[in-house]
Amino acid sequence: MNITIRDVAMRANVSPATVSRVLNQSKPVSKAVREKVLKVVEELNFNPNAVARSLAMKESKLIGVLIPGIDSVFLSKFVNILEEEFFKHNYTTLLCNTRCDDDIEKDYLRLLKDKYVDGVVLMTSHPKPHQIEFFEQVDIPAVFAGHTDPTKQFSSVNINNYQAMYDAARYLLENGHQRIGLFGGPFIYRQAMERLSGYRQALADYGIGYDESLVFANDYDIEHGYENGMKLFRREDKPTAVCCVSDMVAIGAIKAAEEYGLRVPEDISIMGFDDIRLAKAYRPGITTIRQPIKELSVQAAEMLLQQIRQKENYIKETRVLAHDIIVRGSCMAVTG
Amino acid sequence: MNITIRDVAMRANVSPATVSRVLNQSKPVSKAVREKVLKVVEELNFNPNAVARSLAMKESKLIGVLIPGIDSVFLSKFVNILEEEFFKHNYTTLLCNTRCDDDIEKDYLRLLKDKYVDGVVLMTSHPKPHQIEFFEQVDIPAVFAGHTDPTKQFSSVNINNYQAMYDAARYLLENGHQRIGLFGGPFIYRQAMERLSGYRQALADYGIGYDESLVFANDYDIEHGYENGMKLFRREDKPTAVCCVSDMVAIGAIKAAEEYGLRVPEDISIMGFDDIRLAKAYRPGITTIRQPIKELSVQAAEMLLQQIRQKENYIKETRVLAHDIIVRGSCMAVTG
DNA sequence: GAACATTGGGAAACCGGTTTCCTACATGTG
DNA sequence: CACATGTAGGAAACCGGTTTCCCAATGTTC
Repeated sequence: MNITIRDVAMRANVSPATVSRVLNQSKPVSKAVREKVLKVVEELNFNPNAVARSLAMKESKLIGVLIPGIDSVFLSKFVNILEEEFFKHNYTTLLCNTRCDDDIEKDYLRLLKDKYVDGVVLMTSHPKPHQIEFFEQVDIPAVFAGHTDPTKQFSSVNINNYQAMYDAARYLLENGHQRIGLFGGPFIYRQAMERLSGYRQALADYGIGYDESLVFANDYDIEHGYENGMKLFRREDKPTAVCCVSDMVAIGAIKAAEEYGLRVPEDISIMGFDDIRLAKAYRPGITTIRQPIKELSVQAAEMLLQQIRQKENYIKETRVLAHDIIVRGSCMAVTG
Repeated sequence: MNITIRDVAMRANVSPATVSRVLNQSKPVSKAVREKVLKVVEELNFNPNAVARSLAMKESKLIGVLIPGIDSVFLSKFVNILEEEFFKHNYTTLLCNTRCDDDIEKDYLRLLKDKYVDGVVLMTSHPKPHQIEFFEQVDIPAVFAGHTDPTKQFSSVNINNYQAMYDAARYLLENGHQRIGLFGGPFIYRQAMERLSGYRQALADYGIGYDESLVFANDYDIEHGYENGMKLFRREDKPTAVCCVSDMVAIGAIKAAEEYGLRVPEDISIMGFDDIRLAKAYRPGITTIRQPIKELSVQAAEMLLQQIRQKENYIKETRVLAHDIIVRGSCMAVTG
């Protein structure tokens, strides 16, 4: 039914081995034979079966991307670029949403191994025991993106989350804010934890005590920003500013503030994180910490591809890219 | 290096065939033997090699998802749910961003075939010649989502785009608007074309002539909404309302309106499409046409899985789901 | 107790590529 | 001219599963 390499070989009066060698240039073949083979390949419109090839070569041209969920403005943008980079190099992207569930993540890792994936990009928190164990025994190239591995067992690209949130808080402090909340991510994520540390250190450096009641830890989406805001902004002792773990959280928080009749930024300053496209379009524009998202994903792809090519000769790297503070309209100095 | 079915067979003193039969329950095996095999499988932590299995069975447990790009709030949500449904049924999702490029799409289709994917979900416009040709010769289950196939050669799930945009326009007309713009999608998409028709028909039904200068055709993202708005809203003869092809376009349009000092909805009504989460959180809340996104994706997955199970016995279906109009604050009646 | 059906399980072929190993021939060298 | 060296290309093994085909052992029926 389907055309195989043997069909081509037969028709060209050569052996399958020769056809394979012509197509992969894995061994020199005389010009005459090569041309004959290529002609037949053309005539029959032969495409080698990728599965058979995978089996023989123990590689699949498949790359697994593990993320909590593609349903996030930041991550979908990230994966979009990853996919493009991989496609350019003839790799196809397997989308693996872990839903922050370690069991699903384990299932996916095993499955990826069984499918001979050539590499994995992980955006699912920091190296966890099961990840380390897995990669110890299977030797599949892996890169962490958006999460730094302090043990240096894995390559990673990331910004300095500690410093980034430190800078966010400092910006507010320098603008006279004394009471600053944090709508952080779940602290089981190292990333969220690092940002929390940055926030705390900034407060400490400006001589302000840490008030746990101003700190929330939950998901990076708009709903949680809203919920947190609804809880915090009705309080008497509400802060004059809030650092958010994502722009979407910031937007949710703004929405909540407005429901209580608070004006942003006059009555409360709201700071975002990521600098998604919407941060610019929103009113007020969201003052935010920009992550170099395109750079992050391009470099993650590049590191992984290099690791695939070089295998055991590859030297693991930890890359840290620069973040920026983008000043827009959602924050202002405390007056009076 | 890796454990194979032959290792298991050896250790359990049976043939590989028996191990296969135990694991797949493809033929009865005595209780004693089965238990022995399972014990060894357990001991050696044996996982059958998915690639070898694919080769033998001509199936891969892989499903290709073709979309213009994952970098869209609507599509990423859609794919998120798809992936979840497929994962539940042991299928893994291959992400194929076509970037609206037919050549990339063709490449991906060929690649999917070579990888023995078990099915394909297409969100890339209506059946095009190359798609029809492809599926005629390869016989891979396929479902179109968000795009209806009028030729009925493919299964599809969709809303009635014509009616949806008709309803959007009618809502504005009933609220007294006489001059209504359209920020539509590229009309090479059947979907965008259908929406344009609905818009035109509504105008016609209310006795209003079609003014091409009020109609824009470009991408579904925030930037294009903004650009269109910047062009249109500075004109003397600007409309009192605009129908947008997505909520993001609406948000971009609102931004543009505000830059010209126009208040939404007092000076101009802006209508969205999709009802993404942000539509609710935005201020003003976006009045929009809700697509039942979860239903769409769940049903797309369901139809595809059924088609995979039933193969030639499967009867193609065209499902049309209901849309809704969600009234929020971005539109109001014309006064005076 | 003979004839037959049923069932468990092994050997080997198969899926469709790649690669090793080997042979036959052409070329270079003393 | 004899011999070493290099090279093109074929046969067959291999990747790791599944499945067909077959045989032996057991159960059933008259």
